[in-house]
Amino acid sequence: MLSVAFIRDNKDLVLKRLAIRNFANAENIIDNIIELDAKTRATKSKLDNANAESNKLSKEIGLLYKSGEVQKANLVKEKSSQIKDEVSQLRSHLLLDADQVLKMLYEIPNIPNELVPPGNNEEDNEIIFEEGSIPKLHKNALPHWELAKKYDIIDFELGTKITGAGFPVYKGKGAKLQRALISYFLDKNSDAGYEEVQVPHVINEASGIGTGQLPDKEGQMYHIGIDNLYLIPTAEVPVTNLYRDVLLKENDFPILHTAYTPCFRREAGSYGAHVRGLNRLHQFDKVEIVRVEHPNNSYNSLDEMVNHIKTILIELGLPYRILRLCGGDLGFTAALTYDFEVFSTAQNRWLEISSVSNFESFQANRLKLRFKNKDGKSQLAHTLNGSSLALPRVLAAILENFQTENGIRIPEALIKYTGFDLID
RNA sequence: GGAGAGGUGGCCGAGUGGCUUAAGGCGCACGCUUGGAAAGCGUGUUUAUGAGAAAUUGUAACAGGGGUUCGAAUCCCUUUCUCUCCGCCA
Repeated sequence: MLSVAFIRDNKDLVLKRLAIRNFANAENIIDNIIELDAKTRATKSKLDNANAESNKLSKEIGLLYKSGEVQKANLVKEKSSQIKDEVSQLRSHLLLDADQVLKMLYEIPNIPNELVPPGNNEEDNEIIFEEGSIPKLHKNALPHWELAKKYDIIDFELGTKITGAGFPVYKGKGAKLQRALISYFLDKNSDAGYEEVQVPHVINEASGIGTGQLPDKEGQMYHIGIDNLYLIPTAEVPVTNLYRDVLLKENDFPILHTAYTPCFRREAGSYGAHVRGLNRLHQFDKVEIVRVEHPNNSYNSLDEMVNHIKTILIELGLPYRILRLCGGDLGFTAALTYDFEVFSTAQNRWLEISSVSNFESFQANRLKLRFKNKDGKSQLAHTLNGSSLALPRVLAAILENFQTENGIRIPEALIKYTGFDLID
């Protein structure tokens, strides 16, 4: 979330940038926040004074008792009781108002970076880069859900029996290819300096709030009611939350992590060809990269992450393009996001396989993730993350783009991980 | 799941109602000392937030939340985590 002090000092900028997101009602909420915050601080000041007075009297009472002046002590006690009423009243007002401010802050999305183009939806995203050649397929080429059936490597119906739609079962070479991709991605990320971590796949409420999934967006996560825990929608949540309530030193930067986890998303809604097969699932695998950075370096890091993902896609031989998300398509917590899409030849469409974002201090503010700067003051760090990469659509693209009449070839870079070079 | 014991600063650890934001030690930083280092000595060493140009200073925080009291690290309730024993178990 944005900090109140920032909103207070940069109101015009905040409004201008939020307009790029088409964020409705911004001015109203911002004004309310500023007003209520001023009130809150005035109350706090009164409360502080009352507490100071009460502390003083309490000390007096202690001394009076010690010197045996009980009657005098009782007089002071009465006075102190009155202040106590005032304190408890001020306190409850303060808590109520502060809570209200926080609630309003939760409603405000991150302000977009100045590179973010205006726009309403995905059609307004800017294509900024494109690379790789689109293969010519034989005339009996199939979409991946047909290929999955033909070679018996992914069983969607079986998953439906076990759990429900959107929970596929990978079989044989399909399962091995998944495992190979996970290892391959993790190795590439490690080689680039990202430290591998294994994290819980279930998170508590505080973690969900830290990275912005909670409050308000709980409907997108699976909730384990009996323990009040959530299945992770992405490794971003547990990995970034490793740094919740942490005060770093400047020389701790940069912090780079990579993690493989399954991801669980309820994603209720859409049906049809666009969500067929592997295109949209309730459970899928993903290897994530996460960085915690000094604010001066975070955009540099974002570029590094983008370049890193490029090298993976080139090595896999998948044609891809990079989009800069427009204001209307930008996620709630992000300041700038680049999406990677690979071209699925058999479906004749682009599939999103990675999303790389700088959150600036938006998550850090919720996480209380700070560092001591050169002046010895604590300052919010910047967080970033990206998929490197999401498996199902990479798998779909490989199946579709590498199909031949004799079977599906395995990209060169993966063969040492799969142990086979053809699915037939 | 059952029974018991616990959670104090970067770390160890004292503290069972008032001069305790917290003894003592370790660690760390700076200074003195030294040819240099160690030891020794001295000074300093939490965070958040308000006021102030600053020195400084008010308030809050002893796992989290609530309560008793003029006053809580200390007493009560509750949540949570850790440890020990028992049970179950890959």
